[in-house]
Amino acid sequence: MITPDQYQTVSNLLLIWFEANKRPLPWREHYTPYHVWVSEIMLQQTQMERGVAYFTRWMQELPDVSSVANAHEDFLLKLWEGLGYYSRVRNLHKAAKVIATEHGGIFPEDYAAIRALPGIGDYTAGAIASIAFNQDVICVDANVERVFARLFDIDTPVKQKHNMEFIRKTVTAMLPAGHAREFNQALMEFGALLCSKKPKCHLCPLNLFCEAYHLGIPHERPVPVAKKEIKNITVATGFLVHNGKVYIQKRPETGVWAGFWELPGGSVEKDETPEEAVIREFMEETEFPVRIHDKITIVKHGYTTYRVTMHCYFLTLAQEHSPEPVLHAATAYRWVTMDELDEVTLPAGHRKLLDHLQTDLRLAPLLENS
DNA sequence: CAGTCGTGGCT
DNA sequence: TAGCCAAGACT
Repeated sequence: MITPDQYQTVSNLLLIWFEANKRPLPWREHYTPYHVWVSEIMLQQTQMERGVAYFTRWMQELPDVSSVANAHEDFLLKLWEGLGYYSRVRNLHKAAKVIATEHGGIFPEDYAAIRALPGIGDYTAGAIASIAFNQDVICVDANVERVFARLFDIDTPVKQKHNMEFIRKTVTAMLPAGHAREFNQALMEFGALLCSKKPKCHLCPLNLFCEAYHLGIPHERPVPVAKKEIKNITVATGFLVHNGKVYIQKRPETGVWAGFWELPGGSVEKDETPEEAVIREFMEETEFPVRIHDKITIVKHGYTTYRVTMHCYFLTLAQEHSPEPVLHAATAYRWVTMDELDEVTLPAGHRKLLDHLQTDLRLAPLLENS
């Protein structure tokens, strides 16, 4: 068990380890507040490698806060496409506008002002204040929680209130004044690289201080919480082609994939075939009478707590029918060319279908007559 | 405060 | 294959 008189030793070991082992990351070059902010938002619930790829592309298009504030949301969404949790990018946009209008375009340095920005909670506010501005504040993420669950052998779920209070209190006591930038990153990087899901205790500079290591149960910490049930669902969607163009519609501004363009479709109900479902869904959502021209493929993908099997069809209008839909599940619609389809933002499952279609030779004849 | 909000990779 | 993530915020 680490005692308060050992805190300084432990934090020194962490700082030394970090200096020798930190990964070279784009936002670690200059610690520009804007870079730190975008990186922290992108890395929420996201793996490092993907985050870096999106970060690099983002910065090529949007080099500073004002370019974000002035950008159209559709453009930001397109840069975020495939990364998930899209409220993050909407909040990034809102926050950039707040910085432009209320902070003169300069990223605020005051903790309360940072914390007040849309999309920034306790963790991210602490991360920006410490990493960008080197202020003596803590930031506790899942990595830090895991490290402390092991160091102090916390035998109840770490998220419990008393555990979080203990961790925050202890991190605060360990934080070496004037070195929060390095210390907070050291703690998180240590959790990510060494004290990871499968801990590398034989390489760990803190193993002699670690209660779970002494007990031989580091892999049993943190105590797992009950996981949400993953539901398998079957859906059907269709690629409705008319006069060489494809029908898409815009999702509502709330809920999953808010404001995204998509192909109509929905769940395959009990006692219903996917073919029946796609026809029914088009009728319910657009009042288009469609007929199935051909089956394209089956796409498997997942989101939040669902595993989706998506049956995909080529569709045409069932009879001579106006290409004007009656919208029941969308806020707008478009008939687009394949090139235009590449430019709109689609949910990853539909994007997967589009990628499949690029190689589908049956597509060309359908798109010819216009 | 428990539910919602994505995704591709890893084992 | 199917589960399980990976630097949370918001309601």
